[in-house]
Amino acid sequence: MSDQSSPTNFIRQLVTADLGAGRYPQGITTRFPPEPNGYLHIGHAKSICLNFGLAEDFGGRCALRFDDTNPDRESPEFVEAIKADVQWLGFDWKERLYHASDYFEQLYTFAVELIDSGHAYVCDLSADEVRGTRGTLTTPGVNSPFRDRSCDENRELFEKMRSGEFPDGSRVLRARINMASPNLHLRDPTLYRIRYQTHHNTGDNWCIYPMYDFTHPLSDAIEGVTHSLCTLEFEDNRALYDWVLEHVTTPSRPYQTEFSRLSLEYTMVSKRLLTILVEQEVVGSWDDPRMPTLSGMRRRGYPPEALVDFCTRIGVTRNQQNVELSVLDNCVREALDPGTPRAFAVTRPLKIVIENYPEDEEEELEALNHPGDESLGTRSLPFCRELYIEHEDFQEDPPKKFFRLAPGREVRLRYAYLVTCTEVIKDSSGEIIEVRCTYDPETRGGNAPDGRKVKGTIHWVSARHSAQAEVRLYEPLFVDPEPHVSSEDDLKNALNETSLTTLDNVQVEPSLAAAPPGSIFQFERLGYFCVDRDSTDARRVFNRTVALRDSWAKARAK
RNA sequence: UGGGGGAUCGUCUAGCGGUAGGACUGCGGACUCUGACUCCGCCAACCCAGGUUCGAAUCCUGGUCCCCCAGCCA
Repeated sequence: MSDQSSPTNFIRQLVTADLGAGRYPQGITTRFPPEPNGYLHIGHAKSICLNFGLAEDFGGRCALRFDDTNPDRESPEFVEAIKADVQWLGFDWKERLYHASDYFEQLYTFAVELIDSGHAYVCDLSADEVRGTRGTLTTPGVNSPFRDRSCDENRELFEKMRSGEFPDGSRVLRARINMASPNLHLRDPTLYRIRYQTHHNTGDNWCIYPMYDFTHPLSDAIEGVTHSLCTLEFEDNRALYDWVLEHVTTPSRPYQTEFSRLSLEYTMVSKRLLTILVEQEVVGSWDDPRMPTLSGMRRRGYPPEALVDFCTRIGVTRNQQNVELSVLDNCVREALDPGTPRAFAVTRPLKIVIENYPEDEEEELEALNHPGDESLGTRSLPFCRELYIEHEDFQEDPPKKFFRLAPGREVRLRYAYLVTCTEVIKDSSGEIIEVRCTYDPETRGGNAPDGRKVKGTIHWVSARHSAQAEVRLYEPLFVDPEPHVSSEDDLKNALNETSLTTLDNVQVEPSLAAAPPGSIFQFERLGYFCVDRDSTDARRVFNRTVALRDSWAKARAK
């Protein structure tokens, strides 16, 4: 019934119906309208995929528009980061790169139109007074004493607001709607405020700035947006969106449709909280691989296709959407598995010595870069008498169904030889520090000529040739699947103290020593790892993008 | 106790008066030189109560629970 390649949702159905009814002979237009006051996160990815995806699939257009009407918190740094993130996800706004601030002059004219038709007035009430007269959820507000100023007076006052004759915050332009409306957004909402603040795009040209509810519908109309998609918390704003468009002469008539915002288990995307994480140095930066930002995910090694796939899978509805982390993990693994080269890395090294392998001998063994895809070729792995294996792959007293190395057991060193454990060496405290083995020279490459089978295959590196590296393992930033953080005090309790684990004695195969930042590998039997920009020539740093599924770990936990 | 929304397997989602399907998770198995990948199987849902209808997740009525709104933020 549902076809994964062509997902449907209520917005696609709406667009299909609109197009079918011939409402948009020129095709549809959508837009992704971020405010450049922070970095994009996984929630934005959903909106980006929806808006750009719709335009792509229905032969329409999608713009990137910065909703930059609040100079207090916006900056060019964010503008650039947002552009980079959208491109990284794989979307192209072509020539449609817009700023709401480019419309300031036009918006001013629209405001004057509202004043002239008696639908807007200049109000001298202070912010506190406006709040005090707005009423409550259950009681109506009261009219401003300035509500009935003449059009001429309003017009003159508004011009003076613009020309800088009034101090910061002293007056606002308000829509004249209904102070008794049950919808709070319709109780004479503020349209313009006075703010002496340099704007990242318009500089000091303006000291009055339009509010979102005024700017957004008009920007949409100016750009010919047909479907203005936003999240559910703007549902009540729609009445105002429509009111503005109905009371101003606009070049087109867009319609707003809301969908639910994404909430992902163990993550939090509130800009305020993310900013605190960065400022208090809970994380290293906005692109810390633990951050739910697109830049964090990029640095972590998530391929953009995985995020697009994720957005497709979670769908678009008006339900409260609380998505499990496993869905994202699965998308990342699925995107990475087909083309990612394999390599060997030993994260917690245990030395093994092959007693019957000559001290001075070394050889090269051939390994597949991808067992499922010959086109990725092969590489050679140096082999000698001393190797490292994963500490976890040896147990002196193994439990049932442990297939790896143990005293007297034979296992396969992948792509190398079958080895049998002969002796365990411990230090004075009883810690296992070395394992002795013998190898079967007849099993070069990993197969026994006599056909005997071994149940376990483990990875390894040559102790003489391996390079030391650092590995960073990541877990969610929060302990609770639905983190509730309202104060900075909450934050301390909510944080997962083991969100970052650094392993600094990781031994990697030689081919990894010069891997460029950003490149990604599957460390066999461990997971996908991405070379971090913190790498130096002497030492690579690998971020664990996502672990492999581990059914042994699961079984063992029971 | 105003207004606006939403309730389908554990989670996400399909359904649009005619056998409740898919994905992720979980469980079991096959395969395996990655305990990976892949493949197969299993568990698992219509918020409640009435009503309309031959037939209701879908339509109607009444409840219940959850979310959003009182910025000169977006």
